[in-house]
Amino acid sequence: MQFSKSTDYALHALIHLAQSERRNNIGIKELCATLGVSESYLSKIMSKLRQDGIVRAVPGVNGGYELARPAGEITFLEVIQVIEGRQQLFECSNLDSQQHRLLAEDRAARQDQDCQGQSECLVKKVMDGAERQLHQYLREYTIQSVLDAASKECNHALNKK
Amino acid sequence: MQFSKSTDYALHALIHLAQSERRNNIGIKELCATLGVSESYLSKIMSKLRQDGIVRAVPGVNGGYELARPAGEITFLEVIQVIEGRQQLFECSNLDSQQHRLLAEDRAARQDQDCQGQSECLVKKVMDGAERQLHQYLREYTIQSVLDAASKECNHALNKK
DNA sequence: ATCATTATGGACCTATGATATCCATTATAA
DNA sequence: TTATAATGGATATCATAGGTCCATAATGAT
Repeated sequence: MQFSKSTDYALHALIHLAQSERRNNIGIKELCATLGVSESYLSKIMSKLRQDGIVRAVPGVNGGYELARPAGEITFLEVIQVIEGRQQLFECSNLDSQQHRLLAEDRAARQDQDCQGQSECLVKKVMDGAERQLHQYLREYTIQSVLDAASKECNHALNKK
Repeated sequence: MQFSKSTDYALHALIHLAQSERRNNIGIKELCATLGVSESYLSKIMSKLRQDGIVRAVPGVNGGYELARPAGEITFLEVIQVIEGRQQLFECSNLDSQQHRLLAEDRAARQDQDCQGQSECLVKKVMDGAERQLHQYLREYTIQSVLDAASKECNHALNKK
C-alpha cells in the first residue's frame, strides 16, 4: 500500500505553481523541467487537476497552468483524492461469508433494534476509523502550509546570522 | 491506494482462530469455508503469518493453525505490515529534481548546521506525519479488541431483555 | 512402518492498474 | 494566420495483486 508517483508529481507541481504565483501561466515545459518528469506524463496529471478545479489551464502562446484557488485552500487530502481516486482504504470482501453471516444472525436473533442496520463488519469499523484519522490529518495540510514551512526554515536561518 | 484483499483475509482468519481458542489447530479447510476464499490462496497468507510469528502451524492429521501469541498482543498494524510489506506510504521520487536541489542549496547556502542532514523533502515530511498517525491508530487495535467489541454488543443486547 | 492428512513452497497464470509515450486535435494569443 | 500549448485517445510496458496447481515434507493414527 503506497501512494502513487502521480500523487508525488501532483503535489510538487502545485507547490511550484504556488511559488510562482506572481507570474501566471506556468507552462508544462517549465513544470516538467523543475520536477524532472516527462512532459506527456505530467500533462495527464495536470489535466486531472484541472478537471477537479484545482488548477486553471490556458492553451496557446504564453499559456500554461495556475492555481484555481489560493494555495491555503488546497489541502493534501483533496490532491490525493483527485489522483488516487476516492475508493475506501479498506473494503470488506465476502460480506456473505460464514463469519459475517454469523455476526449478522447474532444481531438479528437478539432483536436489538439499536444494532439493526449497522450490520457492518467489525474489522471494517476499525479500518474506517483509521481512514478517518488519516483524512483528518491530511485535511490540515495545504500547499500553502508547505511554503510557510520552507520560509520559516529560511527565516530561522537568517535570524541566526 | 487501498489495502489488499489479502489483508482482509488475514485479519478475518486471525479473528476466527481467536474465537476458536479452546480447540487448537484449526485446519485450512475450516478457515477457507468460514471466510469464503480458496484453500490454495489462503494457505499462502497463513504461511506469511507463520513466518512472522503470528500463528503457529502443525502439519499432518489433526494439524492446522493456532495463534502464536495472545490475541491481545496481535495488533492490526502488525498484521497489515506482514501482508502489505513495510515500505513507506510515500516515497519521494526525483530527489535530485530541480525543486529539491534548490531547497537543498538554500539550506547549504545558509550554512545552518541545524538544518544540515535533514535535507528531506517538505512534502515527504507531511506524508511521513500522516503515516505516523495511521500507525499509531492501528497499533491501538488488536484481534482481541475486535472480539471484545463483538461481545460487548452482545451483552448490551442481553441486558435490554 | 505405513498411510492418510495437512501445511509448505515453487512454478505458473491472468487481470488490473501504474507508468509512460505518441499523436491528432483543439484552443488561444500574438 | 500562425506558432504555441493544453487535451484526450490509443497504445505499450511493467509490476503487482489475485489466484491455481502440484510435488514435497512433516505429522499423528493405525
